[in-house]
Parts: sequence; C-alpha cells; structure tokens
Amino acid sequence: MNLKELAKHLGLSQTTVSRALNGYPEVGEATRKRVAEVAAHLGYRPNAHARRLATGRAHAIGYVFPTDRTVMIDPLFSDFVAGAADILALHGFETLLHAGGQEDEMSVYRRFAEGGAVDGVVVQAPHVDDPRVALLNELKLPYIVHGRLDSVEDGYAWLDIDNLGAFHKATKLLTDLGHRRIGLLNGPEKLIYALHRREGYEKALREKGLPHNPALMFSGLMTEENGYREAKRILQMKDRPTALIVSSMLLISGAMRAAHELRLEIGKDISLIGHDDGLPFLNAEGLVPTLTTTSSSIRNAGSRVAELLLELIEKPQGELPHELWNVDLIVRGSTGPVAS
Amino acid sequence: MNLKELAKHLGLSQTTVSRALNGYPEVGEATRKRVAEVAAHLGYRPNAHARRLATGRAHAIGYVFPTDRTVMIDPLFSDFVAGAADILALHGFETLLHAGGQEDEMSVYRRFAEGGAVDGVVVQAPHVDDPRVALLNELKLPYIVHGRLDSVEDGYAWLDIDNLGAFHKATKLLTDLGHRRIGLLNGPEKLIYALHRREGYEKALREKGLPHNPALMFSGLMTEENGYREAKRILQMKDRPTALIVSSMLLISGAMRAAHELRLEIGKDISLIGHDDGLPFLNAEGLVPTLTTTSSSIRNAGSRVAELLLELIEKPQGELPHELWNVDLIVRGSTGPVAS
DNA sequence: CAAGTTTCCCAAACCGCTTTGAGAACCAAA
DNA sequence: TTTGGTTCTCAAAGCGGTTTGGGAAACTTG
Repeated sequence: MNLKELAKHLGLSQTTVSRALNGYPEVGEATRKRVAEVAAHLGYRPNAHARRLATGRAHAIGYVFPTDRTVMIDPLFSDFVAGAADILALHGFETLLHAGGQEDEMSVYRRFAEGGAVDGVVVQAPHVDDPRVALLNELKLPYIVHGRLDSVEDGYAWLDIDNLGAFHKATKLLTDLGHRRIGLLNGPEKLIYALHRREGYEKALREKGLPHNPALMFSGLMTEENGYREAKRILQMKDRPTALIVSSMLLISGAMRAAHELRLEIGKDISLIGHDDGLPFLNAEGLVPTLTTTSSSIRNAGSRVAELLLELIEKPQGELPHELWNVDLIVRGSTGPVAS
Repeated sequence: MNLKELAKHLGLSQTTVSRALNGYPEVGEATRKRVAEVAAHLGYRPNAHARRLATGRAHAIGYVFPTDRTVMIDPLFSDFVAGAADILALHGFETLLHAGGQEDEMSVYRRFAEGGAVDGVVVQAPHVDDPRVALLNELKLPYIVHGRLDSVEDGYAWLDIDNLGAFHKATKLLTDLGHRRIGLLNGPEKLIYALHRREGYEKALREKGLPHNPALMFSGLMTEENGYREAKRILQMKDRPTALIVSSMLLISGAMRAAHELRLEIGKDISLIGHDDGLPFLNAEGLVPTLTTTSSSIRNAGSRVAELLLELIEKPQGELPHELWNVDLIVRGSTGPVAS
C-alpha cells in the first residue's frame, strides 16, 4: 500500500493525501479525517526511505563506536544508549548504531554525513587528541559530545558531568576525615573524564599538602577483576592507604572483594568511595555496608544528550549548548574516620 | 557531490558511472578504474536513502526493545548487540535500535516491515506467549529468534544455547558430588530461557529422586542486589542448601557476597555454579575461588545470529536455520563435595 | 452582482540512485 | 561486404514520497 494507491482509493490526489497526513493547513478538516481513517484502515505506512529522500532529513541519529571497542565493553554504554533511544523514539527518530566492521571509524562519519544517513551524531567518551570533533566540524554534521575535549570548551556542543568536582569533593571528604594516604582506581586515562577525575583527586591532595604517589593509583579498563587485583595490590602495600576512591561500581565491586579477602572492614579499616553511574543492576545502596558515592545517572545523561542534539538539528543556527552537571556526593556507610 | 555531477565531471552517463561503481560487468576495466579514481578524489558518497529507495533494500537490520525494558536493563544486551553490530558493519549493514517511546512495540515492527526501514529483525529474549513471532510471520519480515519459543521449534529461524542441558549438567555435577539440597537463582521465568534452565535443574533433581522445593528458588531480575538478598535468604534457612546454581554472573556476584558475609567458604561450605555469558567486565576466572560455570559467549551468539539473519535475507527461500549451541560446564574452584 | 479571499485540491517536478531496453562502435568470421 | 557477436555507453523509466505553483469552487465583501 503506497501513497499513490491510497490516493486512488480515496479519489484524491497524492498531494492532498500527503498533506492531510502530515498536517498541512491547506486541507480541510473533514477531508483530513477521512484520509486518516482510510489510511489507518488500509494499514498505510509511508516508505521511510522515500520520505527521507524527499525531505532530505534522515530522522535518525547515529552512534559510532570506536573500533578498539573499549567503550562498548563498558556496560555504561548500554544504559547511556537506552536513555537516548527512548527520547529519540519519542520524537520519531531512529537510533543508528555502528560498531566495528572493516570500515575506518572516520570514514563512517564521512559516509553518515555525506550520504545523509543520519541528521546528527553523539560523540562518546572523548579522549586526548580526539580527532572526531575536527572531522565533524569539517563535515558540518550536527553533533554533541558526551563529555568534554581536552582543554577546549567552546566551539562545540557538550554535556558533561563535573568529574573534577566530584572527585575533588570525594577526596576532600576523606582528607577531612583524616585520611592521608588515599588510593585511586581510575578508568583509562586517555579518556578525558578519567583525566578530570584524577585532577580532582590530585587537587584535593595538593590542598592538604599530601604527596602524590603513583603507586597508589591505577588506570585501566573498569572491570571487576581489575578492581580486585589493583585494590589487593594497593592494600597489601607496607604503608597501605586507608581509603580508596574508585571510578566505577564494577571496579568497586572488585575492590570490596579484595578488602573482604584481606579482612579489612569497609568503613572502618578502609574507607571506600565509588562513582555510581546509576546502573540498574548494581546498586550502591544494596551493598553492605552501603556505599558512599559520587553519583550521576548515565541514563539521564543519555536522554538529555539526545534532546540537546535534536534541538541542535532543529535549529542549526542556535547557541551551542553546554551543560555541566553537578555530581552529588552521597555519604553512606563505606566511609569513616581514619582508624587511629 | 551526487551521481549526476560525478557523471558530468567524467563525461559519462549516470548509468555507466553507477555500474562502474557497483561492479557490473558491462563496463570496461579502464573506464571503471577511471571512474573509481575520480569518485574517490571528489569524495563522492552515494546517498543512502536514494539507493535504498531504488533497490528496495534497506541494508539495515533492526532491534526492537520491549517497552518494559527488562531486557535492556541487562548488560547482556550490550554485548549481544556489540557482537551483532560488528558482523553487520562487515557486511555493509546498519544496525537500527528502537527502544521505548510512545509507540507500541508491535506497531514498530509494522512500521519497520511496511515502511521498508529494515530488511530483517532480531527477536531477543522470547517469553511465554510471545506475540512477536506471529506478527512477523504475518508481516513477512525476515527475522531470527535468539532463544526459542515456548514449545515450538519449527516454522521460524532460531539460535539458542542449550539452557536445559547446561543447567541439567550443572545440577547433575552437584548431585554427583553428593549435594541434596540445591538452590536456584534464576532470571525472570516468563522468559523462555529461564524456564529452560529451571527445567534442566528440576530434571536433574528428579533423576536423583530429590524433592522440588520452591523455597530454594528465586526468579527475578538478574541484579547484583537480588543475588545478594536471595542467596542470603536461602542460605539462612534452617536446612540451608549446600549448593547454589545461579543464572548470571551478576547474580552470582551478589551471592558470593552473601556467602562471605555468612562466613561460608565457597567450594567447601557452599558450592556455587553460575552461568557465564562471557561478559568482558566480570570474569569467572578472576574470582576467588575461581568459579565453576556453564559458559557460552553471548557476544558470539550475537554475531552468529546476525550472520544467519543476513543469509536469511539473502535467500528467503532457503531452509530456516536452527542452531542449538552446546554449553560447556567448566569445573573450577567453587564446587566441591558436600561437607560431611 | 462583480471582485476579492479562502478553502480545497491537483498535475507535475523533484530528491538521487538503480535498472531496463536499446543503440553505437568495434571486431572477427563468412 | 555482410552478418553476428562483443563491448561499451546512454536516455529514460522507475522507486515512493514531498513540495511547488497554480486553478477551481465556495464564500465574503463592496
């Protein structure tokens, strides 16, 4: 059932039917109603590609995952995209996912832009010297960055959480509690957000005149196993830290396991703060003891990023949005004064 | 830069250029080469929608997530789709994701089929009385089910792992080790795979004449917290089980936490077997003790499902593929004879 | 009632590609 | 030279929508 047939059925022209269906004012209310009814009755669905070709709008936005896949390994991805897909569906947009394959990542963006496959893209997990933004500017493809670039904050749209502030707050809480040796289990520090977290951590240490000790730090994939191994390594040191700040719930899950194994009581022998992205399958409040966290829902971020991108597509001349989300520090049971 | 302009640049007709680019035999080698060079030099990219409209092929396959979202909450999703997206990209297909929105799930399939948005879809996590398959048959949209339907195995393409066999094997290992009270932490049993797992478990119990005790079972979302809570509940019973079979690594992570808290030594006081989907962030070998698992990579399943679907799209008249994957039982340190 | 507005509708052009059906140019065989 | 077969190329017709530029009918005005 295509438009032509539908028009014939109705005894109207294609134009009128198309306009009736798309809410143009040139068609009478009675006609519009009749068209809508017959269309629904006959199960007419406009062909997506024909419409896109005619309007030049893809009604889709794209997510390209780097070929090294480290982003996609992370379960955060799932929640972030879920949040976005929801909003996009609400606005009649499709979500296009591109991952892997033999095609070079940059050329995927090229194809997306020049082939009109999508109206915009979301750039996730920007890293140091990220080439994507320059390319997208050149391609004039609307985009928004989830996170921020190295040191630039202007000239592109972004939404980020205040990672620096969050980790500063968390570290400060610990130093205020008297901790002087504080470890950091971080994500891969080629990613900007991980860098920001370390900066926040180091800033708080500096403010108290505490030494910067690389042996107390880890940077790498945020898996349970890494959390376990590194926490164990760090907690077995001669002058072991009395507190640990950890970049994800999975890392922390491993870290808690290590602490248990070393018979360190969490919140007493060792204080723990984790960053909680609000993943639905791993709940900071469900742990024992409940976990002190810096927390910010990555799903909400996904939704908001999608919304902003849609606005950007709607009016390309508008202001480039910048949103920096505050991150709450929620004090629960895993932090306490340093044992004397 | 579109085809017409490119053709003008070359002094050829659109037809010839199109054929040259798409490898049709009617065009000479020298011409083809020249066309390819100029196209590359001018950065020509065919318009995706125009091509789709002309060929009638979307070069995309779709994933629709149920509005209740339970599937998407699960981080398995991420790995499954990642595996698929990779293969799809390799074959020049896009991956379309639809989740949430106000549009009814069934109507999304309708739109996909009748609007030609995708060439096929993957049906995930089929549940009891799943209406999707009937709809897709009616729509004549190629599809493949990851999993199986209630009791039907014919008339549709599917790839499934042998959940029943796996959990039977696992339970049998435990009964052979002398365990007589064995608990089960399962996923939501409206999902067929969870049903199959329970059947495997119950079958092994029956074979040993062991009683079926609903108090030793849990069925629900596979979160860490549920694993913890339910394991704790079950392990605090008067006649507590000496072994637990668990449907996911997240559940097991919670269950291990509960065991630690109750001061039960895993592999000795309590045996544990988990199903391992091979998620990259939670490794059964990285745990202490290492975990006995039934294991099957969900990422590989995602890839293979995509491959099969592509074949199905290629030749719609072909046999409907059925693949039942064997699941290995890998015995590691978390299982042992029942304490006497 | 004539002129001017609205309201409603249409034929045809267009979006950018693929594909059909055919024609021109060239060569070898008869 | 004619015939037949390759090889290379093209104009034009789709694919299924949207949009332009009018035009006819109905309804207000003066």
